[in-house]
Amino acid sequence: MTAKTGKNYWLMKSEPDVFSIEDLAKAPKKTTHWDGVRNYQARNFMRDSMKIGDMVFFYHSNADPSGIAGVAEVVKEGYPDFSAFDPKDVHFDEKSDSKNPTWMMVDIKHVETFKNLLPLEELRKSSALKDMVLLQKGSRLSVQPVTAEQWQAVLKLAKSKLA
DNA sequence: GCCAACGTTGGC
DNA sequence: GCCAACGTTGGC
Repeated sequence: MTAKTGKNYWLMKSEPDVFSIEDLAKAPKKTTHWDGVRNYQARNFMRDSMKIGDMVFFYHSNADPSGIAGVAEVVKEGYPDFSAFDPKDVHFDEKSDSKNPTWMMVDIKHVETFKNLLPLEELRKSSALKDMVLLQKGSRLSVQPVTAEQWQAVLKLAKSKLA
């Protein structure tokens, strides 16, 4: 899906009750490792396609309201998700072998928090965004690609809300 | 809290 | 390899 040169764009979901964009902004070096993803498609994106410098929309799911909260960037490429090896971790996976890890993650760094969160409802109104993976019926992929056109359209929407 | 849609598991 | 049962996601 992303076998081209240049920057790629992504969207990553997090429940703000668990980890919000404010948490990311306050984290040491404004950076966190994106652990806990236990879905193969999302894993593949992090393992194979996300590159340093790629840009990420930080999406708040299960929130009031849900929507895009801001922007982050990839600062470390795919490496083993060590939370899978820790029996005390909620994301522990007994089937993941540390010598041949099943689950991978990346590190992302805070870039910007939108002044106003861009709610899902607004995104749905935009014809430029109708093909976004996020907006497809039944879509629940937690790490997903965003096209350059969609990226620009979202930024434009975010800016228009500043007034 | 409800529930539709999805991904995974496991019996056969 | 099918598919029912189950667990999870995530909007509302």
